[in-house]
Formats: sequence, structure tokens, C-alpha cells
Amino acid sequence: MARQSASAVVAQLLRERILTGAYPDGMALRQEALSQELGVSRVPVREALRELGAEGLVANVAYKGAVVAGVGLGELRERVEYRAVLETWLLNAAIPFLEDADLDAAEAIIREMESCTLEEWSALNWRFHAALYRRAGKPFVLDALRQLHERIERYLRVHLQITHGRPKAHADHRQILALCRAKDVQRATAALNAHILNVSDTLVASVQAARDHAPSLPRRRCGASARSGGADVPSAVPLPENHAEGGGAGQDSVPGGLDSAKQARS
Amino acid sequence: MARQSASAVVAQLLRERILTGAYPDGMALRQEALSQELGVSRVPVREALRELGAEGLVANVAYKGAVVAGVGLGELRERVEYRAVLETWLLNAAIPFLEDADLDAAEAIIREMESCTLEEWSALNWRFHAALYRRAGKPFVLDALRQLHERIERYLRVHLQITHGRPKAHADHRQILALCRAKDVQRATAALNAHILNVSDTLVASVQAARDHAPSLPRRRCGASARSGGADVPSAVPLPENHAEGGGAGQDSVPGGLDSAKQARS
DNA sequence: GATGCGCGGATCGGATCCAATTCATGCATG
DNA sequence: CATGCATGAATTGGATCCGATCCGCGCATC
Repeated sequence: MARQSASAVVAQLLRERILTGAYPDGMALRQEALSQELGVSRVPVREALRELGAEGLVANVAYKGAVVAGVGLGELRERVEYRAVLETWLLNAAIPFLEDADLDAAEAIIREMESCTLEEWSALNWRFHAALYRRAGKPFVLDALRQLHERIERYLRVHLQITHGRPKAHADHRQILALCRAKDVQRATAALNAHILNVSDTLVASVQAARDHAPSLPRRRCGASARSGGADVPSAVPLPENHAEGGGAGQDSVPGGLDSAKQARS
Repeated sequence: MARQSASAVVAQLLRERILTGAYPDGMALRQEALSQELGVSRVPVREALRELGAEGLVANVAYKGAVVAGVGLGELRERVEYRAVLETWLLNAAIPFLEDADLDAAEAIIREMESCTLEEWSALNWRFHAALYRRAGKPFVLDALRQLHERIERYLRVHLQITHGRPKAHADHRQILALCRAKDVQRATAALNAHILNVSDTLVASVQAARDHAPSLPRRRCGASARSGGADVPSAVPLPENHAEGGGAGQDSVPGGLDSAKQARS
């Protein structure tokens, strides 16, 4: 191993930090600080930031820097609906091919989820869902779905923490699994759809509440200078302001969405 | 303007060249040649390649370089089905909100498509479809769909050229538009679904035929060696082969799919 | 006292230079 | 004659240096 380039390592590290929420929305990612922390030059850091920019995880602005791209409320809702559409489709396609082994594996995952940390829960949640869809034979779509899951995950985490929604989710999972065992495509997809959309409503509500409670993002000032104590999550500097709250419906957290993908077609 | 970095310019240029098919699947993108041709150093080229790698357009391999990522037959089929699912969903959501102005605009686009080049046709085709979905109020999904369109486009182009499928497509479009005018959600989505999947079958078949006809990919490499005359699409030279044809069903053109997005989760 | 301007630190983007890796060719050897 | 290994060119990846841009601060001016 260790065959991969430094850019890839940096990109993976930053990706994890963003997806786990260690780097909150809107946080500025300074090249210098990161390169210093990770012991590499700024070049691989820059490449990593560009990569993450293409993935939509950060917003790059020329000569200003990169900030962790947040997801607006409307977009969050949209993503959850998107998730519901994809998952019901995949489940519908997969059920006929589901074998006992697959279902048993899924059940094992459910049992694991009974007692685990919140971080583990997220990963297991994805594994459970993916286990049900793998037989659909659509790896490309499955990968797109995985990415979608990842992007929603961090918001879902805070939501679960607040609402203690895990028991409900577990019950849903068991029900869905049972309907899959019964090969009841109609009811299974309906239950799945309800499961996802149900989360959606409460999720959007709790995220909204959280943002209302602290409308001014707690941008932290950097200070990579402070060397006291072991800095676990080091380089992170708040960034120059930017509350260009584009009025209108739904409040977006960060201006940048996916910018690099935006191109004008003649 | 001109406020964007050189990396962004290079990325956009390469993107267009790949999506239009100027750079065929499997072509090696050499940093040195590109930087020389575009008059920049290798650094912004590298960043652009990494960006495109994150988008899945090229496959980056450490210390080996980047090649234009092809789409395997199975994956192509999958993408078209994916497209059908997204488009029917969006149309379904949009129809209630479609106003006469939207429908008239769509009809104008159809008329434009009657007589235009193949390049223009692709762009107009997207604009027509997008016009029908915009009212769904799902910009994020619409953007994802646009990307999906772009990736299929180049294969569709050759397909249309071979099969002369444009008249059929036009008829489909007119029918779909009429059903939208009638607010007949059921029939409209059904017609749309058939329209897309119908293309799918013949598309996959023709791509397969094309690949069977020339199984050994004419790998070319980019580069601007020939200085005579205005070289619009830089010269092309063969490249190290690599036909690690993983047996199994469906032949993949290029090993790399979207690699940078692949990460092992503990 | 408010406003416009210029300067300087901080940060980013790009170019050049150097190290690391891969592949191919050719030679030695069994 | 086939096979394994060394050596070299070609190419990529990373580090350092330099110019460009942005932002905040202070000062002059009205």
C-alpha cells in the first residue's frame, strides 16, 4: 500500500473530516495550515481541495480559498427525496433476486446496530440499505446512492442525537426486512419510502431548529499559532465573513453549492 | 471576467473535449503535452486532471497518468435506466406546475431541433428535457440529471448518426409535449419512459456493434507536436495498451470507472 | 467626523526544479 | 534460445520560489 499519491491521502482525510462533521459547514480550509499539519507542501493540498470541490464538498473561490460547503434546507429536503426515489427503485429491482443469505446478512447488520456508537450506526445503516440493493445489479446507481448517503449523513447524525430516533429506525428496518423476506414488493417499497421520508420531515425540522438557534455560524478564528496542547483538529480558521444571505425561500448555509460543475453551454 | 484560475480553464476545456468525443475513450492525457499546448505549466493541468478524475471523466493512476474514462456497456445501460427513472420522476412532479409559457418554450426548442447540426441537437435535446422538469422545483436533482445527460451524450451522438434516429426522437418529443399540455401525467410519464428506454436498447446495441467492429481500441495520446496548420484537435499517438479484459459479462472499455470516489469505509 | 485612497500582511495560483516511479530495452546467464 | 536482471528514458508527483490578488488598516482629505 501507500502507493497512492499524497493528494489522494489528503483528499481522503479532508473528506472524512467534512463528512463526519469535524469540519463544520462554512469552515475555511487554509492551504498553509493544512500542509503544515499534514507535513506536505501546499501543492497536494491544493489538488485535494480541487478534487473535493468537484465532489461538491467544498466551495473554491479564486484567490480567496476553500470553505466547507453546506447544504441548504431546501436542498437537504431535495436530497432526501432523491434518496427515497433511488432506494425504492433499487429495492424494487433487487427483491426478486434477494436470497436468504442476503437477508440473513442484513439481519445481522440490524442486530449490530442495536448497540453501537453513533458513528458506527451511520456506517451500519448504509451497509444495511446497500445489502438490500446490491442484487439489483446496478453498481453505478448504487455508488451514486452511497455518495448521496454520505452527504446527508452528518445532518442525520445530529438529528438522531436530538430526537432519539434510533428505535423508530430500527423498527422500520425490521419491518422492511420482513417484507423483503415475504417478497412483498409493494409493501416493502412503500415501507422503505415512508421510512426515508419520515426521517426527512423531522430531519429538516431539527436542522432548521438548530440553525435558528445559532443563526450566526460559529466561525472559529484560526489561530494555528496556538501550539499549546495536542491539537486534534488543528488547522481551521474561520474565514472572512460572507453572509450574503441571498434572500428568498429557504436559507442556504453557504453560497457555494457545487460550483465547479457549473458550466455554461453554448 | 477572466477571474477564474487557469486550472478551471483547463478543466473546462478538457471536459468539453471529452464530452464532445474529441478525446475518445481510453486516450492518455499527458501533462507535458497538454501544458505545452495550452501554454501553462503542468501544475494547473494536474489540478484539472484531478478535478476531472473526481467527476469520473478521467481515470487517474498514480505515476502512470490519466486516461479518458470510458463507459462499459452494462454501465451505459444502467445510466440510461437511471436517466429514465429521474426524468419520469421530475416530469411527474413538474406537470402540475407547467404553464403555457413553459410548454411554448419547449415547443420552440423542438422546432429548432428540426434543422440543426448534431452538436446543436444534443444541447437542444437537453434544453428541451430540462424545460419540462424545471418546474419540479428540484434544482439539485436537475443538475445531477444534467450531468448524467452529458455523460451519455457522446455515445448517443454516434448512435443517432448511425441509426438516423432523429425523426423518431422528434415524434416522441412532440407526443410527450402534447401529453404534458393535456396534463395527462400517466401517459406523459409513460411516453417519456418509453422514449428514453427505447433509445437505450438501440443505443447499447449500436455501441456494442461499434466496439465489436474495432475491438482493439485505437489508443491515442494527446500532444501538440505537429505545428503545421491550425491543429484544432491536437495530434494523436498510440499509448501503452492495457486490455485487462476482466472476463465476465459485458465488456468494459476502460478499467477506470470513477475511482477517486471509491473509498474503503472501515 | 465621514469618506476615499494607498499601503502592507496574508493567502492563493502558477512556474520551475528535483525526487520517485514506471516501463522498455538490452545484456548477461542458465 | 528463453529468462531474469540492470540500466536508461519518459513521465508523474512534490517542494520551493515568485508573482497576483484580496482584505484590513491607517492616513490624508473634504
